[in-house]
Amino acid sequence: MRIATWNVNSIRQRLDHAVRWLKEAEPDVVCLQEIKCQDEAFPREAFEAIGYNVEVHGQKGFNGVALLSKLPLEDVTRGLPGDEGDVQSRFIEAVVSAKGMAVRVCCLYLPNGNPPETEKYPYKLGFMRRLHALAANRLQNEEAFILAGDFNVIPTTDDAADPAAWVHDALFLPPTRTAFRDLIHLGLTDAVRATTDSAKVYSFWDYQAGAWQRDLGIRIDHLLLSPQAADRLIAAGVDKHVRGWEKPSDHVPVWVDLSIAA
DNA sequence: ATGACTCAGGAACTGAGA
Repeated sequence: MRIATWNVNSIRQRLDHAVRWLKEAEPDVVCLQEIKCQDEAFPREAFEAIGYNVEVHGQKGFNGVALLSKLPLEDVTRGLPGDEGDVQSRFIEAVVSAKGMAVRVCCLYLPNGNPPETEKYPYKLGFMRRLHALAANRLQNEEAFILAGDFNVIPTTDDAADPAAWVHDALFLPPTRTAFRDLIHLGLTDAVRATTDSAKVYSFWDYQAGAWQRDLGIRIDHLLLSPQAADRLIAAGVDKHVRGWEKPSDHVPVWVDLSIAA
């Protein structure tokens, strides 16, 4: 079973890319972020036409997440628990099952947090605390689950081409990285890092200043596996070439293959 | 040295992104 995450930076602007990539990569489950539309504006028919079930948690103009799956999406919930006042659409999860093996797939779009001196940064750290609580709770069930999405976290200096450029940025500030480490230390596996020691594995390149052409990327899109999912990890990767397509998203798809018959 | 680009909303620009 292949499970992927991709921040598409507007699903309506990226529909052709999304369909092209789905046909090429053939993922079973896809977590989308920054769809930037309300539920009724999501182009669900285009995905249903190529065999995907669709669940959307949209928002006007900004944010928004969605799940695509060749398998039925069961037990769907929207919104990250822990803050009734959070109106931003940044979390959707569902369970997919294959041959008796169930995997809960949690699709998240973690807040950017910049500028750090504003209320945006505490909101980011609060979101990370809520995610930590969710993961700790889920781990007690000893079931396969995966946290997949745009975390807006550069975990280590190895995950940025130019780490010095990010030292004052909400994606790389010590409290951000500490919160990410605390999440990992619950017992989750960063799938890409578990399968490669290579430097220069990035998932985002800024549109500005020729960042793509100069390979000035950062790795901020992650797939974190529970122990029961990590036991089934076969491979993980980044579909970097998609960044070279015409009018691309600034993020590329990241995926894992788990040894679960789909 | 600085800015660099792309999106939504809504009709010229601003805010947001990272």
